[in-house]
Amino acid sequence: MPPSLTELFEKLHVHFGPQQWWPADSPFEVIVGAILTQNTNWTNVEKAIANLKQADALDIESITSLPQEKLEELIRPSGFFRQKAVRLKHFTRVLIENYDGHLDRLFALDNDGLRTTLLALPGIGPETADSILLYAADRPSFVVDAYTHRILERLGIQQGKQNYEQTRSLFMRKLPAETDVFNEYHALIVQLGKQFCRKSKPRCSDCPLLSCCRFGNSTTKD
DNA sequence: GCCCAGGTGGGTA
DNA sequence: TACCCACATGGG
Repeated sequence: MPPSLTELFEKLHVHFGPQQWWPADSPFEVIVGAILTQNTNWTNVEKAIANLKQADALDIESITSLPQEKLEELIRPSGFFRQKAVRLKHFTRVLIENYDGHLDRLFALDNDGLRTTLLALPGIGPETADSILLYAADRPSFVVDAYTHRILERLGIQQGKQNYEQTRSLFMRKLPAETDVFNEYHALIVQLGKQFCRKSKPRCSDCPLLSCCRFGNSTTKD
């Protein structure tokens, strides 16, 4: 029997402890990080964020006024730097043109309105939108990522491929709609994924879910 | 050298 | 709707 989503949360929480996400100094930094981390290792994103901070450019006005090439240079370590520079600039331009340059005015929208607005922006897909909702705007919107799909399938909680909205709605239905729970849960899934649920070469021998993970039970242990 | 990482969007059948 | 591909750097 696969664990319930509540049991899974408890196991992860006991094993890894509080995660205290998102690692950022401001809601705007969360948004920048959410865009830069698309299909990219977080350590690469940290280099890009450090570059932006060192250039005193981690704010709405700077990203808007910075020449495209200069912004690309600063965020280069995060990969896909050309399209990410376009995405960052588009976001800040919309913020200035439609919300007077104030995140608070964007965040004045209700949950559905904010999600719809974010999803309409180029380069903001469901995971990035939900990350912004949850970790920048403090809304109870569950974030699904590649680790979430992989872990649910390996645990037998889901069979076959589910799309983003199906998986998100599973968590939204089964869990209390509390920001703190969603916040910790996604962070714990990433922690588990990084350590024990890589796409290949799984290191399952020390996995805290070994007893309930089909993959762990049927795979060589390093 | 090869694989992969806290995705997204455009094209094709 | 369901795949396939481009986008790019840096670590293991």
